Amino acid sequence: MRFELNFKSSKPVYLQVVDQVKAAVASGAARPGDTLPSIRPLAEELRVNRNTIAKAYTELEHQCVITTRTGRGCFISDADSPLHKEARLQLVTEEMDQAVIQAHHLQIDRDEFLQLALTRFDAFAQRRLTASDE
Amino acid sequence: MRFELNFKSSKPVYLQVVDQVKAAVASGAARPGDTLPSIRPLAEELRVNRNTIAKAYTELEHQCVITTRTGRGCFISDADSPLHKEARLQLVTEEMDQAVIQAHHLQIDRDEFLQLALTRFDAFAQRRLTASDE
Amino acid sequence: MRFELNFKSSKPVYLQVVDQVKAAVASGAARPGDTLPSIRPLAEELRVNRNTIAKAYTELEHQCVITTRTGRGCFISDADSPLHKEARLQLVTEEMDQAVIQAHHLQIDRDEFLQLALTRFDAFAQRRLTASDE
Amino acid sequence: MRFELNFKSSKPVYLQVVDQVKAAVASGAARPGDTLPSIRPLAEELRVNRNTIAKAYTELEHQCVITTRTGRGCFISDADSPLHKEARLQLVTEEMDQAVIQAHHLQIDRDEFLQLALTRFDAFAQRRLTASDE
DNA sequence: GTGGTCTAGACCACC
DNA sequence: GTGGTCTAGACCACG
Repeated sequence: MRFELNFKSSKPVYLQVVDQVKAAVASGAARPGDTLPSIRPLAEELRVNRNTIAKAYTELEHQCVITTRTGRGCFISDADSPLHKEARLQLVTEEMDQAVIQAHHLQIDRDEFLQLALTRFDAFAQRRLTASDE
Repeated sequence: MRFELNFKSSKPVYLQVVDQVKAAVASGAARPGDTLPSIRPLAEELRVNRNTIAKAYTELEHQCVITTRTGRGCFISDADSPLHKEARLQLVTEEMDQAVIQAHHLQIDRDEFLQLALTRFDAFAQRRLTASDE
Repeated sequence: MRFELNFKSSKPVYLQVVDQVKAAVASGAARPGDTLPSIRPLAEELRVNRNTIAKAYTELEHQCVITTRTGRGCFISDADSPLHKEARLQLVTEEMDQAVIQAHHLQIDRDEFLQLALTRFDAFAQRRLTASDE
Repeated sequence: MRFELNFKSSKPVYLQVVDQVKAAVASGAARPGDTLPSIRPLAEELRVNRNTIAKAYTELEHQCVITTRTGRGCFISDADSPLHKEARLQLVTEEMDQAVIQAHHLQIDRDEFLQLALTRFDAFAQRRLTASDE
């Protein structure tokens, strides 16, 4: 699993790690049961402090993306997201609203926006399919 | 000009303001010479501290997006030219991809996702319409 | 709000703080909208590091017990627990099972156990009522 | 003797074992001279590392609850006498209060709580029965 | 070896 | 003033 950090971003490093793990899971690149890199080596590789990675992993556990077993390591959770549909839709809605705001400010019209939603969704699904063929 | 703030985002409020002004300029929705809302009323409307808006405007001036003339107000600079449609789409695409990742991670299917794109876009358009009637 | 820490307990200090805030909310001693002690003074008062309190507050926010607004402070959430009933019952079940295990090992029989559940629940409700009369 | 472990508790696994043995002794369910399960099979049954069980037994020996005779096994010491009923109820009450706090915090009402106490108690009794049939 | 907790102290962003 | 992030390094518990 490869991580790319941008230390100049306003997004905290630990959240960048969180998002990249979630993206890996979402895309199928990381599968349930897979072990994540252990904290210390990963911290060294990314040139950040151990606590920063630990914080990212804690956050991921809160979000039920991974499970950690002390002394054993951290693993991708196998359970489907335990959140109810309503709660899950709420989370996606928050992201979607960011895109909507951006679209309106940039004068992207309704048709273009829907077209974009469609193509990006499918492009991602395609990448996911490819990953699972490996 | 309408602003949409998300207080729980990791992106600081003042940067959300900066980005939304820049997006308006990039799209041509805000034109050189247009005046921005003055600090105090805007801060009140958005329920944030005046310093937060002041900081956003300072940042925008540093980036040469606006010019402030003390005692007169803040204006869009002449320098910038609206981005081509392609460049604007690229910016929205980045936001859309975040929503796509979230959707896949939360097992939202294609139809639900497109439905969401549609409803949130229209909901926002509706809110703008209502606001402009006031 | 008073905190009592036991540094010899195997329960981490930050979790003791979490539990005591939750108990205060549950009992009605802390009400929605109330502000929690700020991190630095509380850390000083309890003779622990600022990070320890910060960790406790982060955990409480994850559990939707409090909301924190950077630069303003931490507040008891006003929303009802957003968890669905099923999820909430699950959490109580985990605690109940601890009591059940203890009861079986200690040879407490069914009637005694149910009697205990009843009296402790009512005793707590009573304390809560008293608190809200203040 | 049956053990019930909760891997997500903040209480370490080895202490859960310690407490459950002590509870059995306190109630008289385990009597002086009784042999405890040997380490390897128990570790296997509970899916934990042998060291974890060994640590629990070491701790129990330090507390003079058991005596280990190398090559023969571990036995309940003669020293302890079962606690009076009142003392045992006190121990269960502590656990019950945790469940009560959780229930109030999660807005579980009186009837639901008592129902839960009943079903979990019986579910546990049932599991014990089934296990002893094996 | 693994992850978890805690400290001490720095710097930043927001109000 | 507030909370948020990050570092450096300590000690513990678990496997």
